[in-house]
Amino acid sequence: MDDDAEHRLDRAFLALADPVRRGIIARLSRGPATVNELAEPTSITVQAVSRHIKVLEEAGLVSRTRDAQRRPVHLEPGRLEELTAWIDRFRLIHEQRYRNLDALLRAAPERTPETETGS
Amino acid sequence: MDDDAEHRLDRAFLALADPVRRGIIARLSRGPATVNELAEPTSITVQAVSRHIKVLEEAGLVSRTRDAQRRPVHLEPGRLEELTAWIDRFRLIHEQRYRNLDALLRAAPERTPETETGS
DNA sequence: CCCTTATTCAACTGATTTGTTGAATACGAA
DNA sequence: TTCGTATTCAACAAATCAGTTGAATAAGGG
Repeated sequence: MDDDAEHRLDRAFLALADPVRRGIIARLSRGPATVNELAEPTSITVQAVSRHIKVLEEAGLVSRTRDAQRRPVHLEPGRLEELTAWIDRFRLIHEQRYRNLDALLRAAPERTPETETGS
Repeated sequence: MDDDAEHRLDRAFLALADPVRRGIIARLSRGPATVNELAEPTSITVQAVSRHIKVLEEAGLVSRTRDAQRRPVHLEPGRLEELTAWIDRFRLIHEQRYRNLDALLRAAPERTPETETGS
């Protein structure tokens, strides 16, 4: 994995490490919304929400279009998919390792401490 | 989702937002390792790695056991699974929404601007 | 007990983050 | 143009983070 991909993961995971930004992602999964619409249900200012959106945008998790003076924000599901791919890769390696270990113990149990005490 | 669950997601996503910590997760997917083993291939001090492990532990992504004076670190796949569950939930809501929208456009295309210019 | 190894804690620094307020910019309506 | 709405930029303060070095703790081996 090159530095660019690493940096992209940095920004994407960091972007999700905030409840306000995860709330924005959750809202956008139901469809596009403007900055003001996203700020309305929260207790923070519109400016703060605008900066949260900037973080999400630089992480590649959302994009913005232009509609008169509004800038609707859209979810970009591709980046979310990259994150689950990263996580699942190592989750499955780990799972496979334990499956192999389990099979090994099952096939030749006579030398393992666990089976000695268990007999 | 309660505050505890939110805070847990905060810490877990933040823990993954660092290339050193992701490297540790990748290494641990192949099996447990000690702090020194984890620090050896990196260019940072053992103390810094120890603190990274603490972050991962507080995020619930790894756990530590005791083996004489060593403290082997183990991957905890359950928390990784929670993260993919969170991401996939909204990724699939979004995907479903676009499937529905697409079906709607296909069923009644006569009033939509796109199909008017497209004909 | 003394020595070595493994690990963690404490204090400090520089960089980054998150929120605020106030000012600036972009666009459309009247 | 003038006004109003939507959004962003700039500057600031408080908090957090990631690294360092140096000291402390824990556990075995001689």
